[in-house]
Amino acid sequence: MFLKFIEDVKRALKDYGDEKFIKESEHADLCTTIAFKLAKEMGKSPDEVASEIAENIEMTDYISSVHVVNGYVNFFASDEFLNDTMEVILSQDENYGNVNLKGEILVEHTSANPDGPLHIGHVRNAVIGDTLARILRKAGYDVRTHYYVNDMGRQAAVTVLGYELFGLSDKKPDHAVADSYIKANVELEKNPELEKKVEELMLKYEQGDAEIEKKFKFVIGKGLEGIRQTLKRMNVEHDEFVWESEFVKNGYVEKILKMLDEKQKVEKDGAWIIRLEGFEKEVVLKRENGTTLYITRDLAYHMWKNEKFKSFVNVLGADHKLYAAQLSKLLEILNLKPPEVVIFEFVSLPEGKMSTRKGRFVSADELIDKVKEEAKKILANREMDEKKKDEIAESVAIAAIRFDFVKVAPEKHMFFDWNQALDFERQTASYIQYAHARACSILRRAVDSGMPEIEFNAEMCNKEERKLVMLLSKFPYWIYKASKDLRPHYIAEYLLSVAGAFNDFYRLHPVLKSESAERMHRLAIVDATRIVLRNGLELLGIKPLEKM
RNA sequence: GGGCCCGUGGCUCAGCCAGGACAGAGCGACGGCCUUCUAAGCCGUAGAUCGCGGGUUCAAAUCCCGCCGGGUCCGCCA
Repeated sequence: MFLKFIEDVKRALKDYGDEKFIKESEHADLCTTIAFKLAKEMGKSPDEVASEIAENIEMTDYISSVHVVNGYVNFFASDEFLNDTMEVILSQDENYGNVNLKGEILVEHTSANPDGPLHIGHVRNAVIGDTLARILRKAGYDVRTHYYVNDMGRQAAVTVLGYELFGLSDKKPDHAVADSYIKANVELEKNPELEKKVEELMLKYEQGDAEIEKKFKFVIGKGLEGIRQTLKRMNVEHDEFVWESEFVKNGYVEKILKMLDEKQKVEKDGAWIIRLEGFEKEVVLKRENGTTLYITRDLAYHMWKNEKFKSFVNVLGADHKLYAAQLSKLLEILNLKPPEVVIFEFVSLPEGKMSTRKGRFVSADELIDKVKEEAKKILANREMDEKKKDEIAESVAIAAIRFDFVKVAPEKHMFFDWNQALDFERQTASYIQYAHARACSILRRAVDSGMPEIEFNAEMCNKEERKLVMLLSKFPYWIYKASKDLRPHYIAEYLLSVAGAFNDFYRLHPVLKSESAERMHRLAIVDATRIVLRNGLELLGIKPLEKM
């Protein structure tokens, strides 16, 4: 709805309606700073210019008034806008937020090597990717999500070697795989002869040796099985798990090599090497022993993506930046569309960078379990059966973790700290969940008291109510922005502000105790807030609890 | 060494892309609020040379240049 208000303001400003200068403001519902820009060339003061612009404004239904202050032209939304906003929210209900963007998008995210459990760095990837997918879907896109399974290459071979040497314990499968993988790496350092064994595994797998293939599928499958359990627990959904070996089997890798060979100078003395303009580092497509590299298979995967999708997004860690640039460059050479890349910075531990290989990481499972335990402490003396408590604690824990990761801009480096992760005083997700539960509680009581009727009336709005409804009108606007910029943390910030505004309203204006018309009016606001918070939390993959 | 990212109260962050009205939150600190719709909440107080130095501009946390600090990449790894 807010997008419509922006349109109205643009129309009202006519020639001065340049979107670049129209901004949100604490002093008005919208303002334009265009007078500052024009003042100089017109040889007048910003205030004079702003006044002239204001005088020539063509009022529209959604604008109630226009004021000039210090060179700003301030716009205020009309009661009609508020009424329409509320009507849209209440009637669209679970669909509120859709901004009718069209098209198909593939989001590839997480894609962690199945050589061990997801650690908190992967969690950041999964949370950003999954939230992004949800936001894009909400915006109207037809979204598919992929997890690209690295079952080839050296890491995978070492994983299989670990299994051959040490077997798998009966731990959760991804943790069992990690144990053997870590041991195999230690073994490799001690005994470089084993390197030959790794190479042999890689070679045989790529050549399609049936016996070896069974082993790869089994071990990688085990790792993936554990990872999928964790993802499910975190509400992270993937439509497909695409195994990279598929692209060797279906001939796409062969095709990509041929195409590159035709388009580009490929050095083939031994390994296949391409030198790319603008890149210091060359790209190796094939090893001397004939096996392909990750980038070769990934190029094939992206050729496949090009065939199936109009646009695709990859969520990648910052360490993949150079890699992603080279991949895109190669795709461009082949006249294929490169992916849009969302880069997120590292999550590091006090003791440094995480490494599955070295066994230095905090696993997602451990994090969830510990946060859940903390949440249970808060619930300890509530009157509630144990099963319900467990359910709420699980949900609150997932919410806290997802929110903690999603609220930070992706380019920000994060330092993981147990004290912070377990401190519920600073868990802003539960703050939002709590506001939602409160709204639900009021509505529940309204129904119980036999007076559930709701009817919004903009004329009755006090300051806090008006502010809240204006904020609610911005939900689709933020979904639009987050979709365009591929920045999911906008939604986290937005929901925080809605919860805050709702708390202000809650404190000052009793709902159930007020008289008929006012009661119905406020109940409508509570219901609309509930809808926005619920839809918003679902975007973040957080379960909107009705009681907590 | 070169490329990219980050640097905002004691701590964690938003704001930076499209420069404008007093730099916003949360945690922590201090002082308050549960016979009133869920206190996982709310109110108040203290706390900021927006890393440093230049520049552009009527106006810079925001744009440009240089520097400093942190991270990361520069594998026939993924």
